[in-house]
Amino acid sequence: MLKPETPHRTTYRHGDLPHALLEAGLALARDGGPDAVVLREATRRAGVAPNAAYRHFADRQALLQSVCAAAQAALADAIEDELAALPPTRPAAKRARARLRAVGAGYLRFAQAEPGLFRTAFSVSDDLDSSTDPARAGRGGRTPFQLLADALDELVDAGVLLAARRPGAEFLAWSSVHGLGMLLIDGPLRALTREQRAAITSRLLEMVEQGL
Amino acid sequence: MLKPETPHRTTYRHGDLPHALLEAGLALARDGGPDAVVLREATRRAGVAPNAAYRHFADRQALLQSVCAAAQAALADAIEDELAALPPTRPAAKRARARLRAVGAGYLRFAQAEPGLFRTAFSVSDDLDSSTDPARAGRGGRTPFQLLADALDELVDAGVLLAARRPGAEFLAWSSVHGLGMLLIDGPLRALTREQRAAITSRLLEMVEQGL
DNA sequence: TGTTATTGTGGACACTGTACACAATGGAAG
DNA sequence: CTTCCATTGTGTACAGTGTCCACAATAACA
Repeated sequence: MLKPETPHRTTYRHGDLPHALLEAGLALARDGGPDAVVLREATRRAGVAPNAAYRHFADRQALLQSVCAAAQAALADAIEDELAALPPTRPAAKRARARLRAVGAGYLRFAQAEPGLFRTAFSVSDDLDSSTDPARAGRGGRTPFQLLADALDELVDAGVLLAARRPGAEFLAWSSVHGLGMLLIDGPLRALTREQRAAITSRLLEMVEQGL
Repeated sequence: MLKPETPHRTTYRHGDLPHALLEAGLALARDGGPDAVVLREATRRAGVAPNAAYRHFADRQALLQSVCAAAQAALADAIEDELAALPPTRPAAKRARARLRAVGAGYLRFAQAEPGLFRTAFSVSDDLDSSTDPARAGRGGRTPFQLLADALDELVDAGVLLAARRPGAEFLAWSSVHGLGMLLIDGPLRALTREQRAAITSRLLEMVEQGL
């Protein structure tokens, strides 16, 4: 019995092939990054002929784009988790600062916990519109970029950040945190111990907070 | 005449195939990024059979690694150019600050002028050792990372940066600048005008300087 | 001059993305 | 309930890729 083993279906129709392909693509991205998102392997895992994918995705790039959006949603979830775990804090200023830090910390935690998904999330060139695409939003309905923007708005409301310095601030913060993520997962900082990572993460977030 | 046109050689030996392959790989990376560095196309451009490459590179990954090193060297050159263009400045503190800015500015200028090479330069996962690999050094014999480290050392010498804050500072600075580079070349900031880019670059470098 | 290590060639295989024609099916129209 | 058709999955095919193997041409050395 060298036939396709378990994932054999009895009906001609698959039922929910788009979803199955997306899920398979996500699994491939999880260990292997964007390059590992391969059409034929995804269809194989879905128990379907290679060309079946073309009924639901224009081409490999289209599948990758969906996987990318799902990865961004997962990142948003990670950030929301970090925010939710925050203890209630009294002075609004302190609270706003803690929330900004949490966004950065959640971002970096996700990068290290799911490097494959993380790299996939930023593998397709996107423009300003796509950073607010609902497909990239997490449970709370906000994309990673929007969560960051929210945190910065709170900083302004709390009087910590000058309103004049608010425009564009998300790009400064994002740059720093994203850059560190890259260094940590496949740059020269890969070999650091957990403590060293935590230390440098903390310093970077401090730098951002101070330098905004 | 549908034969291979011009790049036909008369001798059996090529002469300097490793170099020719590297050069072809660099051209491919320049427009197309790391994924465009394709063995067969490189050999085609060198006017040689596909398998000839295996006499000089273990596999595609090995060629890509060489291309990556060359791209880092080009980045180092760009940074050195920026440093060389700096007017002589009197107070050592001011001078050191200007030089750190120049490192960041050269980095970002290169990212935008040669996005393909830039992405290729950071496409292979590297560890701490490889960031000082002489193959990645520019004309002055220093890698991009070393040029950054030098600038930070000058800041300490000039009394601008506390020696206690020096260790690890290159990672903070690099994170921010590299992250912005990614945003500018295939992130949401791609569509910005030249002025907007300059403005955000300036703000980011300011943030780094202040927050180190 | 003859031997040998180096370098390039030719053919082959397994994989990929993708196009085209075809088959099975489920749901709507009669 | 039957008929028809748009939707969805299949089969075959082609070009392109990385890589392996056996072989051929050559340069350098004995």
